[in-house]
Amino acid sequence: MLSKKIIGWYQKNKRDLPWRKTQDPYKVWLSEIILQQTRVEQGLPYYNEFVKKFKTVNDLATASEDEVLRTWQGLGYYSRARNLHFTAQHVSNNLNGVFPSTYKELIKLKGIGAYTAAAISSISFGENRAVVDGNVYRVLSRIYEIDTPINSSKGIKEFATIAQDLISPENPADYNQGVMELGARVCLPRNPKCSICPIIDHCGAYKNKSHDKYPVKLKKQKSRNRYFNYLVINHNNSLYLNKREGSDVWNGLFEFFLIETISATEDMEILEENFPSWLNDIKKIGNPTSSKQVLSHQNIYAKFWPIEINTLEKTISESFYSSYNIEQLPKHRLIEKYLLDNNI
DNA sequence: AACACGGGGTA
DNA sequence: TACCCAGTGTT
Repeated sequence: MLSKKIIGWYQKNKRDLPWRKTQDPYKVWLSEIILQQTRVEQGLPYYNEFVKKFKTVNDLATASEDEVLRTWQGLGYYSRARNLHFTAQHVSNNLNGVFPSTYKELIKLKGIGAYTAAAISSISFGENRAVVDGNVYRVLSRIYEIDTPINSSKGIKEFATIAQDLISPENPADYNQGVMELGARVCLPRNPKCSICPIIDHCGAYKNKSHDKYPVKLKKQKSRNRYFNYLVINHNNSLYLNKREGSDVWNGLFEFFLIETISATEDMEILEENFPSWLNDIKKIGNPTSSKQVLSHQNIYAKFWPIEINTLEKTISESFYSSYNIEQLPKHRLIEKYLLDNNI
């Protein structure tokens, strides 16, 4: 029995991770959101920080969005943090602080999709729902040598069916975590450790030495380039910061005054045309520094222009922050790195 | 169905 | 470089 072997292997070889010591749906939920598209090693310190700072779903619900984003800072995919906060408020205010206990109810919550609903319902409530994540795609595609692209709608359905057929109703929690653990530590994307694999006898890819062919994935489009010119506007050791809004990257995070151009430029005239109207009493403009940030679909080429001003209009003074206050605000990596490099 | 959404690790 | 990571929401 394939599932029994996976469960047995998992119980003997599982890593000692904090979210594996509890079935509390709040903590399981936190761990699952944090680990979406994120390695265990990268997510672990964030998980510890979240459970320490927000001990219950009500604590998370009553925190400000800025504080939640600040705690999330550096993890990426910030909509996860905004949805986390939204769902905490929903559970706290409308569900009496009690998490739903079924897949069908869980998947209705913002930020919880098929994977996370299956994970929480199986781990916290023992529901017989198979998870399908990147690890599962890899393990299953190799065992059965399936070449349907995992990111096609046909593939998504096909793998979901196979996974659900394979799960052991006697221990869905350990089976689910077992396949993922196997994918993460044995059935690696490159150079899989077949010699220590507990289900080597079931694996078509091992038999045919075809593991490099699986899983099959449709190629994504290549990234576009963007050119961000940041004005680092300084008045009495306070800096102008602005919260990003809208559907672009880094929604909800703070940054300096941004002028986006269609290409890299050091032409001050082009930038001056786009200065805000309140930026009218400039003392000095320093030399720019450059940096680059690679995102999943964009390469951001950034230039930072330090600008000192003499006087500040009252209407805009609330957007200037001292070094201490900047520390409390959620910022993306580009800004965080600039502040770090300049000892701010 | 295709695309956007971060940041870091690995070979 | 290219690919991957305990995926989800929007268009």
